[in-house]
Amino acid sequence: MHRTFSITDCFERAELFNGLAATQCEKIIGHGIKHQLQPQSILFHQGQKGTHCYLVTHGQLKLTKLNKQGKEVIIRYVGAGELTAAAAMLKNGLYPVTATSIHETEVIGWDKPTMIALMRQYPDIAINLIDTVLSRLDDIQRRYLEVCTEQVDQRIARSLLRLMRWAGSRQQDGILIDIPLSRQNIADYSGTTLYTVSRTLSAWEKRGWVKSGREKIVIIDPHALVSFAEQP
Amino acid sequence: MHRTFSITDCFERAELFNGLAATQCEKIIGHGIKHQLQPQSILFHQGQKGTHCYLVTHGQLKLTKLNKQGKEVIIRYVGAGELTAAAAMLKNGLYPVTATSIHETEVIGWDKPTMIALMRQYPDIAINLIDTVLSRLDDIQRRYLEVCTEQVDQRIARSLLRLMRWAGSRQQDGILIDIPLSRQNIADYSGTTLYTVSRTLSAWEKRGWVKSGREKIVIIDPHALVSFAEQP
DNA sequence: CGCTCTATTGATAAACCTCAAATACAGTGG
DNA sequence: CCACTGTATTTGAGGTTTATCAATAGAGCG
Repeated sequence: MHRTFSITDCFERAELFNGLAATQCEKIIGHGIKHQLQPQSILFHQGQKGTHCYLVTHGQLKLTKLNKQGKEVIIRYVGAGELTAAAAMLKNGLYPVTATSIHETEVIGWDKPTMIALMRQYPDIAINLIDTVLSRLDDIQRRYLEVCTEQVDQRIARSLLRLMRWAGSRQQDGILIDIPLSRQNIADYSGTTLYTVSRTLSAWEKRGWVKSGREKIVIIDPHALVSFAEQP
Repeated sequence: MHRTFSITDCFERAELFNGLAATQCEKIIGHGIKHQLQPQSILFHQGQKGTHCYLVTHGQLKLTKLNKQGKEVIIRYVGAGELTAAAAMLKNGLYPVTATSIHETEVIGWDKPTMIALMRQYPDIAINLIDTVLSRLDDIQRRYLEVCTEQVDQRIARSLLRLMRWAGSRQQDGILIDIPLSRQNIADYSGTTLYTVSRTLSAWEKRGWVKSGREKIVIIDPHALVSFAEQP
């Protein structure tokens, strides 16, 4: 049921390893440090010194950002094969977000000196790293546009579609978003409140677009959501 | 009155040239192509193939992003010494934004092959480029948090403070934001409407925090704006 | 079965947008 | 210098969206 990610998958699919051979990946992994995280534990905190970057090998992380008043948004979810904290590590700065594991999660961490040495030895790593950061930039710019210009229900639709593409798993009745996802989570990811999410999902359930339970969403009619998100 | 930026300033202040000697900068500039832009002209369009990156040497650019319904946000302003479109160029993708000049503006453009060759010759360029992209990511993530969690007037305060830090020029009566800046611009930069901006500025003017005219803002009490932006 | 956490729903209020109309301003040409 | 024109801005009224609060229902777990 949980999405896992074997080491051999890693070689094939991890964004950090594009263009590298399996033996090279093994060596690179050998220079990192494995961490096992219990569900709901924190890998790093917003504001801490960002010395490491991490590759998720099993499970998922949730990246959240808090403002001074204590309100939270979800910047991104990070799944197996994806890298996080590359920016903070490269910049020698503070982590701009907090990373929390959703279920049991395994990550490999490298500190900056190690990463720099690896980049010298395997220049593809540097390229992949830049590529990763650029994708993050593109994603958040799109979402910035959305949150500035679109209504709440359209943003919720987009959030669900994004999460579906990222963690969707085919079921007999539709596509399950295969992580525990509360109304509050969806709200934090869409820039709204859990009440509005709840009302919106109820309405969509009546129309047969989604089916939802406790921390669980199944998307029945993705096409309807797409055209709803893009309506004028 | 207009902020200009001589070639020698370039060597000292441009983010692309950190760590490089003046002679090296000259050579690098020699490999680029100068463009002169009339006010309000477009350097590149959202959706075009992103083959070049640009360093602004005089004037300013406004980067805007449009959604399918035609609503616009301002992603960023780019001033003399700053680089833009690095991400699109590196990624071989499409420009995610449109760049429009505010006044007469001069930029130097490099295409990807040239930039790659320069990075090989001067690795500092690669480092500076990454640094630039990371700064953009950090900035937009902060603003994403703000637009999700804060009220309109707080966001307007933050926008003005950001623009003040970026283009502020000391005057006898306060700090002028030294670009033509309409209520609509502020709205597009804050994720609201020109009407709300107008009302908010009127209120602040009564309190003596700002003084505003046609496309012109002078910030009289920055401290008041800061504490207003950060109130709970 | 009781406890806790999540979700639903209604009522209400606040924030903000939209539309319309009036006013102010800068530049232009007489 | 002044009238004219095209924007930019202001302001009011009204409406919509969305947040907030409160109370209830449901799900999972020991």
